[in-house]
Amino acid sequence: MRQGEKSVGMFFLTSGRLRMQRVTPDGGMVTLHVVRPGETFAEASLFADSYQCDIIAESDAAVWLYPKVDLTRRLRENPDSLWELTSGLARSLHGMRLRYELKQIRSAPERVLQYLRLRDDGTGVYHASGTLKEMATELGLTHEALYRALATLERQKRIRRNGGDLQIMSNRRNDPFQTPDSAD
Amino acid sequence: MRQGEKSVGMFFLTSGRLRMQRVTPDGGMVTLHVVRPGETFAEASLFADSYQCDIIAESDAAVWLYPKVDLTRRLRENPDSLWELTSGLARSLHGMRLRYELKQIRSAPERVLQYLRLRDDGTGVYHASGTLKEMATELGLTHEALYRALATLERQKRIRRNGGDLQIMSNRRNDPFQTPDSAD
DNA sequence: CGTCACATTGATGCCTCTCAAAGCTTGTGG
DNA sequence: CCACAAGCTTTGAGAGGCATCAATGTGACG
Repeated sequence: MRQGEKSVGMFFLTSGRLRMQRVTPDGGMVTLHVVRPGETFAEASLFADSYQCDIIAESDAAVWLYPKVDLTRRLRENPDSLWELTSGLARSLHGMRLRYELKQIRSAPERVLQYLRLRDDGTGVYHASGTLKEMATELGLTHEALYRALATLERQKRIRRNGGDLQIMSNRRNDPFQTPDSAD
Repeated sequence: MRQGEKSVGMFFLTSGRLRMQRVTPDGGMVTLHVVRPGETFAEASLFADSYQCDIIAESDAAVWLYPKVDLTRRLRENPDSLWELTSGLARSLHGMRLRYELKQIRSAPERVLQYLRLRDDGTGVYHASGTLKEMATELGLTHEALYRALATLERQKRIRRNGGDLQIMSNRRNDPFQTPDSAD
């Protein structure tokens, strides 16, 4: 899909990887977003007439297309479906903010720990879905850095490892009544 | 606002800075998002009954509140307003993705250059709104790093500086004339 | 049993952060 | 108009940490 083309609709990526990029006025190339499986993209095409970026498949990829006219009509006619789209966007936005904030953390061990905390469902155990290498790219680290970070955290007894499972060691002292404090 | 409280609605920050954070099951603290002026936040409150995070004001701050019940009713009754909300979310999501991708760039000079390219309206000139220090925080760099990056880029003749203005030097082949509108 | 991908650890270098100091700009008050 | 203060800008020196390159270990699968 090319910059300036008429927008045909919204997409959902089922497999592969896409790169959304833009050619800037000075001739440079800017990557706007890397799409990963399970993501919808080009939502803005519903509100604009043309795409403002190129989309390149970095590997064989499969997508669902929601044709603009159909989707628009459906959304207009059926408020519930629009409500659902909105809720999905809000969720995506929230997820994006989480990832952004995670990336603000420079220290690899800290970043990994926060990542695990975000996924903590209360059990404190995180079963790595997929390989650690994938987790590394998700975290924006090289796999070596991730391995070292995990080793460091384990050495500091802040996590425990068991095969593919990662368990956060509670840093809550024996006082179950802990007041969150704001100071920074 | 505290974790688990009943959600009262969506907000818009007019001034100040807020930090959204969550206490994780193990007692740790995770920053989910830092809200800056001009941003809406807690959009998810429209779809959930309670907040899943604390919101702390890091300075005196002023917000608009869109009460949940009012807003929900209005959105239900008036599809156009819902459509507008949706479009705003899509825009926010896009902006977030841009910032995320920018942060993927480790090299300070490269990141600065991409930042300028993103704001290039065709003229190639970017007038720094506010101070360079602000631009630095927006870029996720220390101000020293930004100054050095700018100096480096200027030394490499990739940008030109003129007071508060920054101009991207075209990296298209040797155009003696800078044609803002270059067609290939 | 060989191959391939993941996992792990070591050594090195570069780059950004940090701390520090000096120049520069702006506004305020005497 | 000048003096002073406060904040932005710029450059320097040093340190720490992640990326990179490299080598070895480990597990799955044919």
